[in-house]
Amino acid sequence: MDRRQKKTREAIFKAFTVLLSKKHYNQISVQEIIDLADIGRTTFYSHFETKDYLLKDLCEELFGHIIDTAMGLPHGHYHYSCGTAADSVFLHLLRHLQENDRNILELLTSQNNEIFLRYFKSNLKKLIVTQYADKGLPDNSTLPRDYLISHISSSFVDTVDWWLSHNMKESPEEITGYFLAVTDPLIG
Amino acid sequence: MDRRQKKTREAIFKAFTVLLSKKHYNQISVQEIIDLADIGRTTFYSHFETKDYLLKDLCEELFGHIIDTAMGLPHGHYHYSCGTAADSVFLHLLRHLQENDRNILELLTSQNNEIFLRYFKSNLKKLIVTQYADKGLPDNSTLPRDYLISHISSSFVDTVDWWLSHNMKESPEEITGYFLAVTDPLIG
DNA sequence: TTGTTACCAAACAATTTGTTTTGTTTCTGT
DNA sequence: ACAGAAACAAAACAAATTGTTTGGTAACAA
Repeated sequence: MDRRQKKTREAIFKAFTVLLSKKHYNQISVQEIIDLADIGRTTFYSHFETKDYLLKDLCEELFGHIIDTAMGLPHGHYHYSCGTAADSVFLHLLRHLQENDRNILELLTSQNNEIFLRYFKSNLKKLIVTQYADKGLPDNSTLPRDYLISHISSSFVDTVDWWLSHNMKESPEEITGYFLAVTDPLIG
Repeated sequence: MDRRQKKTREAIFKAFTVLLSKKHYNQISVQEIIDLADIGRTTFYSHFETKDYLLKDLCEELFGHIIDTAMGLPHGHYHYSCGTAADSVFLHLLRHLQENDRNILELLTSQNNEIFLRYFKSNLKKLIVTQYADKGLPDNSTLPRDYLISHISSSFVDTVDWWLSHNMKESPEEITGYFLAVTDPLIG
């Protein structure tokens, strides 16, 4: 990719991230992003059709990376019953979050956290589906498969949200323990 | 309250609801609401400071009522282990939703459902806290109390979301069964 | 009936949005 | 190094939105 394109794209993402950590998405105008990124008006619109698409692209960069690396992990070792929490993909995700790649923590704890947690959940579902794909589906005769997957995803995202709202006082291992405590009985 | 005030307030809520069922909140302008409600510009702003406050008031009307009636219910009978799902406050909430009071279903299934589910969850937390208050807190030595409450709330909201996304094919009783199946083991 | 309150229409300045136009700078391939 | 292509910028643009003000009308309540 052209060095210039990359530079402006990064400048826009950076400015947008700074603004998102300070005020609500709805209150951010394209003009502000342009001013903070210090680029021409025309340039912005040649990169992103609307503010919504900018958000979408940012989220894909943020979560795409996290989920992709987790996808590469060995599957089927995320049960208490299969050993310890140390094997969990979920533990891996929490550690990744803790590294604060691309200031993702500032976004997840801002007043815009709903937006990002939502994206997080939708990407997480795909990850969980592939994890289950190898292992076979969770054998719970009374509950629909997609209901279970949705439940596990939203439980994990809620766990992350709770953790962040407590300033990540606990270790990723502890949090993984909490999460498995509420979900493992279902799929063991 | 003045008959005129009530009328315009209702007209604004009605217009807003119609718009919310068709397009995204961010894409709705105050002007559109004014036009559809067929009121004067000044009138709108004398009722609601901003679009955000309008949303807030609408949500309070929608969920305040639902939660309040649930608050009045007898507590502590929502375990499988304490009997059947028939006693559950959660079953009551689902039945209430099914009645589609104030077209709440159209809002919960629109592209704005995140917004309303979020409000739903925050109100639900209060309800669950009071439910537990009588019964004593869920006795789970390893998990923090507020983590459990958050988990139960988000699980229920996620259950509702899943139900709605399946066009409410299942009965409220079945759905309550699903929900208790994933949460009851934790608090029994 | 009289005073108060809610409403409405019209106009307003300020801001935002997305596009166009006209150049300038930077990259790329030969 | 040179020429064409691509990215960028500055300025101007119409159109729409926002929130407020002004002046006047209709409905309510005592």
